[in-house]
Order: sequence, then structure tokens, then C-alpha cells
Amino acid sequence: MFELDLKSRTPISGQIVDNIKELIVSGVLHAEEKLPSVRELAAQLTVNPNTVQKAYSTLEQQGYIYISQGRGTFVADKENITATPAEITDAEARLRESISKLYYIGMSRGDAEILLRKLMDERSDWK
Amino acid sequence: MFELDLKSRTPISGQIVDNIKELIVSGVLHAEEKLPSVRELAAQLTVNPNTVQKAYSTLEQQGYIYISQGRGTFVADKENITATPAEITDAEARLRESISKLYYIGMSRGDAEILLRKLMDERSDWK
Amino acid sequence: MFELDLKSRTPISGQIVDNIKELIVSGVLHAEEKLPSVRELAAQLTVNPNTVQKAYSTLEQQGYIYISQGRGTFVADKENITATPAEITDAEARLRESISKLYYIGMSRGDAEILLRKLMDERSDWK
Amino acid sequence: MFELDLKSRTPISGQIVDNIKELIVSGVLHAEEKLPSVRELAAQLTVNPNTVQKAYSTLEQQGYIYISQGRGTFVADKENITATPAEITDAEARLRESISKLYYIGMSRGDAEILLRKLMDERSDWK
DNA sequence: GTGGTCTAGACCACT
DNA sequence: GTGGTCTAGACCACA
Repeated sequence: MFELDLKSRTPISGQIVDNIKELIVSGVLHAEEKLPSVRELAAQLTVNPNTVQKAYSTLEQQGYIYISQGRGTFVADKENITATPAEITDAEARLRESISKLYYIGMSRGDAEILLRKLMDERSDWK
Repeated sequence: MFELDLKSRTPISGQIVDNIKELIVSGVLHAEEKLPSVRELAAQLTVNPNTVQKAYSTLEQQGYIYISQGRGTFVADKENITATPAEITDAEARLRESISKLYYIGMSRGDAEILLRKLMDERSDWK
Repeated sequence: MFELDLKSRTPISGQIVDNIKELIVSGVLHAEEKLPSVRELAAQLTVNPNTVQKAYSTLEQQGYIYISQGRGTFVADKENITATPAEITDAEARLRESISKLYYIGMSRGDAEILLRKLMDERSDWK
Repeated sequence: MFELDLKSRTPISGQIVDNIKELIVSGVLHAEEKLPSVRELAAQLTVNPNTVQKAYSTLEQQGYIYISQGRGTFVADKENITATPAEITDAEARLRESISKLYYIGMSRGDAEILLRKLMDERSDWK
């Protein structure tokens, strides 16, 4: 499905969450599609099942997927995705910090704008 | 000098680092200016001196400040600020993640552009 | 793995850093190899875990090792080793001082050259 | 007489010691010549008199100068300079470390040899 | 007074 | 189990 970067400082469970969000939002995984089981995905990624479990819990809590006991885990309708005000504030705060880093390391405003545009363009379907 | 957010999950020492970087890069603190001593700042912020110590070490090692044994800690010339390749890559990666979050929570590309512009404009002297 | 010289005035954490750098650069530890955990190495060396922690942080930040949260600490690829300009200047300055010492204590230039050659030859694989 | 680098990590008293050794060994200061008083030199260098005091003590202890109570401080005969075995061992150890740093930061052996030769050539009168 | 190091012991997030 | 952060308190070298 996707690959992990074990050398990254972002936690593995967080990487799994992000990757699955990516697949859902970009339409690769569509509503009602069955996700691999915890054990299966853990085996594929060669990580601890607890880690996948945690990622699935987070995704369920945020409305990206739903878990049907005994049947498996499925992609939810996109309408169920909840972006709580707290999450939005948080996203903005993270962004502010990231942009500050660019400023700190001495990048010019022009270069920063180019970089930001490049990163947004990576999602060609973003409208 | 500044205040800490004890509720934040970014570590206290990291907040100290960020705040001082901010003050230096934005020009509030100028080169050769003496910073408060480790104990002094620790008292002001009501944190443990070791925590401030750690922050100062990080700042020194990144070239923002320099330390003169027994005399104190001083703001370095901006030219000394070092951004290792790893840091630059890391900054870009964080930024990519932050922008992805906007996409995930359903923000339109137009709104994202407006937000980014707003965040950059917060640093009116960025050129 | 190695031993510490508690009598030395170079700090313990610094000795740990140097020893591990030595093992990595000389090839005894190879890329992706797992290092002992903080607590484990602390126990082996009978020092406080915080001391080892500090050493590991330094090594990570200089690119010798990388840390995977919850999994452990691993040797990085040698390409990741970063030497900031400041470090290089510093290394040269230290060397200049060391050589001056030889001059001060009255060693002849010839003897100094022999000594330097001997020290470089200690690293038979240096090319 | 000479200048200090307050930004350096090497202690100020050590810098004074090194600079005066330099002047003596290179012949700028000759035997029996009077050195500036502690207060005088401290004023010139704008440092704490205690710092100069400490430097003078070190120099006296190593035989570079002698202090005549009430008369002042004078350059000693070069024959009095003592290089204790401990000092020689220490100098060699420092040198070994400095050379290791070059190795760690990835400098080639050839470049290291060129650098060392350059540093020795800085003392054109070394024979 | 300054910064620097170390120990002891606690708590946390991640796997 | 892994690393990461913080506090408390001690000791040291330097100015």
C-alpha cells in the first residue's frame, strides 16, 4: 500500500495515519472499501501490530474509517470526516511554526513562496 | 522577555529556543547583546536551570549565540547561523506535512493560499 | 564496547561520543546496526542514563546515528555525517594550538613531523 | 601586546598564557624583560585582573617567567622552561584528538598532511 | 557571578 | 521495552 520511513522522527503510527488519509482523500481508497486487518498490515509493514492498532483508532476517531467488530475495518464516507475547530487551529499553528523555520534558516520570502507553491502543486487535484 | 505555554506539547526547552531565535532573527536582540544568565532566565520563567541550559546549548550549537566561559552568553552575528542540509530537508518535510493537513481537513486551495500569505505577512520585514 | 577514563577532564558524555564516532568511522559498527539502548549502555558503563542520552543526542544531531522512537538507536550512513563550517574552523584551531604546544615544549620540527606521521599512521585505513 | 578572542571557547586565561608563551618562545620578549603589571595588562585587555593573575601564575609555574615581589614580573631564561613528562604526554594526547577530528569529519589523509604542513610552516623559524 | 557536567529519580509518548 | 523531557540538587572551572 505504502512505505514507512523508519529513520524519520515522526512516529510510525503517525506515518500510517497520514498515508491512509492520503489514500482516502485522494480517492485511491473509496468509501466502504475494506482495509487490511491490523495483523495483515502490521506484517506488510513489518511493524508492531499495536502500532497499526493505534493508527486505526486515530483514523476512526477522526471519522476516516469505521471499525465493525468481527467484520473488519472500512473506509467511511468522506462526509464523516470531522475537522474539529481544535484541529484546524492546530493545523494553522503547525504551519506557522514550519514557515517560521524557513525564516530562521534565512530563506528569502521569494524562495519561500516558490517552495510553498511547489508543495501545493504536488497535489494536482487540489482545487 | 517572553512567556511559555506549559500546556503545549512542544517541550519547554524547545519553546525557549524558538522564542530566542525569534527575538534574534527579528532584530529585537542584536549582535553582541548579553542574554540573561541561565539561572536568571530560569528564575524568570520559573523552570529548572538545566532546561534553560539545554536551550542555550542548542542555540549555541546552531550558531545563534555564543558563550564566553564565566562571562555569560551573547547574541552572535547572524552570519554564523548554520543550517545543516539535514535541517533544511527536515524543514521542508514538516512543511509538506503541514500543508497536507490543510488538504485533509478539506480546505480549498484558494483558502490555503490566503492562509499561507497571511502567515508570511505576519513577518512584515521578511524580504 | 569500550571503556571510560573517569580521571580524564574530557566529560564522560564527550568520551562516549568520541568512542562511538571512532567505532563508526573505523567501520567496527556498520550502517543500520543497532546500538545498545540508553539504559543498557548506561548500565554497562555504570554512568547515569542521562549522560548516555546526551551523548546519543549529540551523535544524532551530528548525523552519526539516527533514532527511531520506541525502536531504538541505529548507526546512520556515513554520508549523513555533517561537519558545519564552524566545526571545521574549530578543528583547525585546536590543531594549531596542539602544534604550538609542541613548539613551546621545545620539540624540534623534525621530531614533530615524526610524531604527526606516527599519529596519522595509527589509523592504517586512512586514505 | 596581543589580542584576545572573547568568542572562543578556550578560556581567556589560557589565551593569555598561550600568547605570552608565543612572544617569549619566538623571541619578541627576551630574557629579563619586564612584563606589564597584572593591573596594567588587565586594563589593556579589558579583562578581570584575576584572570591575568591566574595566567601569570601558570606561566611562572611552567618556568616561562618569574615574579619578584614588589619589583614586577620578568621573562625567565629559556633554560628554565620545564616540560614535565606529564605535559609532553598531554600534548601528544591533545594532538591525537585533534587529528582524530580531521579523520571524523572526513578529511582525506592527503589533505590532512597538507594542513599539518601549513600549520608547521606558520612558524618559519621552527627548526 | 558565569556556564558545564553529572546523578537521581520521575513522568511521558511510542512500539 | 524504546527514547525524551524535566526537576532537584550537587560539584566543578572560569572570570
